[in-house]
Amino acid sequence: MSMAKRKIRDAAAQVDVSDAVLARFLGYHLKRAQTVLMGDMNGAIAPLGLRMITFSALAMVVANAGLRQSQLADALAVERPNLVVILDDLEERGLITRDRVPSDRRAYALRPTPAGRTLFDEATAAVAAHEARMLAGVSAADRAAALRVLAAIRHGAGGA
Amino acid sequence: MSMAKRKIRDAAAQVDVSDAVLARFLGYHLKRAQTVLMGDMNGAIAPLGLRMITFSALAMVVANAGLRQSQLADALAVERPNLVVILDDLEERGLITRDRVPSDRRAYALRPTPAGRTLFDEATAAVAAHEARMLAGVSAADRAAALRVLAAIRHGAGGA
DNA sequence: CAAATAAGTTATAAAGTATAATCATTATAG
DNA sequence: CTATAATGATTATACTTTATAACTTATTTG
Repeated sequence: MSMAKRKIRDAAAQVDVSDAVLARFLGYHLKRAQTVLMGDMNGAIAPLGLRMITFSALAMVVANAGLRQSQLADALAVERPNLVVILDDLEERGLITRDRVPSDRRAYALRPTPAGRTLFDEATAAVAAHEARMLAGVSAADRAAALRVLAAIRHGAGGA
Repeated sequence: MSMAKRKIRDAAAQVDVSDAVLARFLGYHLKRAQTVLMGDMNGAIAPLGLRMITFSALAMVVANAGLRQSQLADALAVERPNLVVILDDLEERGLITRDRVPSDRRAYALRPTPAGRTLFDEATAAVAAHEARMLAGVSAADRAAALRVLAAIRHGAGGA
């Protein structure tokens, strides 16, 4: 069987596939982009021993020193029990401390260590560089518009 | 203890929390928006017995009748083994059929049933209505810009 | 024709996310 | 003031999603 004939037969046997039926939905693009970005970003900070969720937690502790676990869980939309293991990791690696709050001895105040601040700086640079690479071909105006749209989705779910 | 005093003490005990440190990253907004949209969307089509992934699979079969499982898995970026159970569900409910391909008897050609097409129409309307609600306050220009950004992320990951 | 490859499946594991129950402590109602 | 309710953190656990390995059957290739 000739190469030409084989190609024709293969073409007949396999339908051309398009995701146009889904591409009309922003939610579809959102999910696909999120998967790609998250995977790629995790790769970018893996050398620092971080994942996106651990980086987020560390960043929030650096920027909001003294906050409590429940506040952090709320801010990141992570269930409290799941945050515990994330903070265990950061604490064991000497990046943050859990300090008992004198005025409420149930609570822990989370604070970064010097090592935590240093790693945060490195990771922030890595994440920023990675995003810059991913958005290289995108105009600042489009980037700003995308931010507005994402914020609207995040805050307006089920609204009106 | 007076109300005023209590508030002062509480304010001292609990730090104000802001996620500004993360808000500079588009990836953060992307993840938050995706979580919200996905959850809300799943709620919108749950009455039809669908989730986003099963709706996506059904839609692709309707729009690309005759495609094979491996093509569908590639198109949706789902691992082949995971697609099997999704299609099992759709097939058992009489929404699609798996037809042996005569020219390649390893493969199945996926086709929608009339019931599948009907459910697809209903679900598409529900999803479209839901997205319209979520994006009510967003201009068409912003929506288009967001689409461009998401497409760039999806296709340009790690690129140059 | 034998060996390598591909389609689909099964089984399983790893990761992410959610729920219930518990302990210690603080706040509130009577 | 004390009994009760509520909160912060934790443990244990379950559920969902996603990924990997191995297998069967069929096709392709050397």
